[in-house]
Amino acid sequence: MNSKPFLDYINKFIDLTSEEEELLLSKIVFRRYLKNQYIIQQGDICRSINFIISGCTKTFYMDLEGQEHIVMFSIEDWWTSDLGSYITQSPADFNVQCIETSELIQFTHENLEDLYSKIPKLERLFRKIVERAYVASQKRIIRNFSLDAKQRYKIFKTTYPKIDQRVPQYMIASYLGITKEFLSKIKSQIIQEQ
Amino acid sequence: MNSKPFLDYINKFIDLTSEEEELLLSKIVFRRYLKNQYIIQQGDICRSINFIISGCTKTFYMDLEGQEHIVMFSIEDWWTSDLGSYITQSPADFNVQCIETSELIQFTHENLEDLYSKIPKLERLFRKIVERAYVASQKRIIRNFSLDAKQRYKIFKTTYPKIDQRVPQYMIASYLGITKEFLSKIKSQIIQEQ
DNA sequence: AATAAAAGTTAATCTAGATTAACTTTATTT
DNA sequence: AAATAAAGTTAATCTAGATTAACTTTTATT
Repeated sequence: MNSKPFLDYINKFIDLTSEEEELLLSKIVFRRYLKNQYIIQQGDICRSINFIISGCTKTFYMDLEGQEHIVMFSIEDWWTSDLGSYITQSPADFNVQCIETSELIQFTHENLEDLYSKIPKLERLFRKIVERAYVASQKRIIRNFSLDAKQRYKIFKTTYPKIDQRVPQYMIASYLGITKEFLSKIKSQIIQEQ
Repeated sequence: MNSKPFLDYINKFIDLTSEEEELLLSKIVFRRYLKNQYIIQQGDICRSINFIISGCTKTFYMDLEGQEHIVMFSIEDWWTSDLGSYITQSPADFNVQCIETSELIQFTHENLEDLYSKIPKLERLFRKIVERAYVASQKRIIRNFSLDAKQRYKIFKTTYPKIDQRVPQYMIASYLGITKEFLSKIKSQIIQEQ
């Protein structure tokens, strides 16, 4: 598998020497998951964080009534994991499942801790990545409270046009916190508005 | 003002030499804000991240109808800022206002960038802090979708008993994404359940 | 190509929580 | 201590979005 997309991504945040790049690549594992396969299951301990080379995943919580609540979608050049489980090595709250067959780069907890000590710049990399993810998460909370479902869907479509096209509608409804029936209604309203 | 609570907090994450501690303290500013005073205003560029020595703040978004949506409360031993504005030095989406008179330690963007280069361990500190905040934020999104308002309030009360006691009820309603009238109803239902 | 399963649509009915409004209690200010 | 403002309560009515159910379209399987 090809590590170029990953190195290109890293280079947007930090500069690595070629020795550092080599060390980094020696500590990762490439792995391919098939469509519908689980990368992480609720209750298991999340052993790795995963950078997506190709494919698409959903991270979701299955509630006591068996309902799926999608926290995020991840595609090329983004990460997927249950970060809470990963950092504390405790049981995962979330499932991560492939929506498409996906190629990943995996960092085990041990390997990443080791890398942090050998390449302190990686602390900076992950600090910056998580900062951005946190900011996006806070903004999403506010949007969920201050906007109605139609406005949220419109923002979703313009912010993540690729995901909107690749992912089944009932999953987008789950991500937006509404039912598939209501999203269907919203979509027909939006069409009539034009 | 007393820097001990701050150093104690830092030491939970990383070990600093006494020279590093000294350098760190040389780059911070102590500041006192009165009750109701704004630390950050929506639209301004957020110049500092703030560690709370004493007091309580709310971070909120004011929507187009003039409604306040509270993203978070912060008390002693926690941080407050508009992180999105801070990291990109672009206009803030949120306001941060004191609910009580508050004593803060402030890191300006310049000073913190300087500290990161001189004490790389601080990258680790802030990576870990933001990781935790991000995990909590993701879990909150899921709770907002999978639980009703009464369950959310019960979790809030047990997770943040100190905040529940210190903060006016209408602000807690805003944090939970419901009206003050509905929170009032929930509270009387909870009393009758016992 | 036929069949079954998965995904999406439409419409009727229902409900958690919003809105409005009148009221009571608690803090502040003078 | 009185006056005023801020915070909290209660109840009636309303609405965004849920639920249920029957249906259509698309995709996968034999």
